[in-house]
Amino acid sequence: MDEARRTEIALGAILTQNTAWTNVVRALANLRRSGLRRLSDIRRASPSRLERLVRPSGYFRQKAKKLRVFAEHVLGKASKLSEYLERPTRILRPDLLGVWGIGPETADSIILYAARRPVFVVDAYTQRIMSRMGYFKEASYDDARNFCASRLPRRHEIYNEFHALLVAHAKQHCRATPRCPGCPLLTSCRHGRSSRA
DNA sequence: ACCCAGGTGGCCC
DNA sequence: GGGCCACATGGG
Repeated sequence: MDEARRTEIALGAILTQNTAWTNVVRALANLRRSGLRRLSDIRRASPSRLERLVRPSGYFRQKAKKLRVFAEHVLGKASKLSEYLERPTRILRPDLLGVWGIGPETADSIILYAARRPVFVVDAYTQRIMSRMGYFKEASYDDARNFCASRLPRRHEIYNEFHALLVAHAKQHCRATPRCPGCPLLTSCRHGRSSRA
């Protein structure tokens, strides 16, 4: 995987925080069109320019800052992203978690998708599906992560596909049965809550 | 006119 | 350690 692709994946992981992917695509396209393809470009761009380019992905002031902080952090430790990602996962993960704007899901997404290491990514869909299907209830991020990781072959391709299947299943179910009262997976499902008329 | 989207940091107790 | 809130655009 080339440097540009890795960079786009890492930036996308940050930009997609609590945001629909279609909006992230616009922001990435803006960055690409404007020639900001490497972390060194991100680091050099003015804050207002960065904000304008990532605006379609929402939380644009926060995210512009997150991209800059990330770029500065990585380039402070390596000459380029690929080199930074070569470090062992046990070093890489805590290091990423220490960066402002990068939480557990974003860190794990970067490690799984950009570095291609077997680190299981837990997201809102994973938590919702697994807990509603009774595998665990309200587990912490790390508990849910360990639960899944310990039951799958330790390979990044497997983690990647499993995660994709969870997301696809959740979305498919939402489209297929909107507002189904007994739906165990549905986002808009409000078990035990009073529904507004 | 709502509700939602593959989170995170800050603050509070 | 958990609960609540701000952050913001685009689509249904």
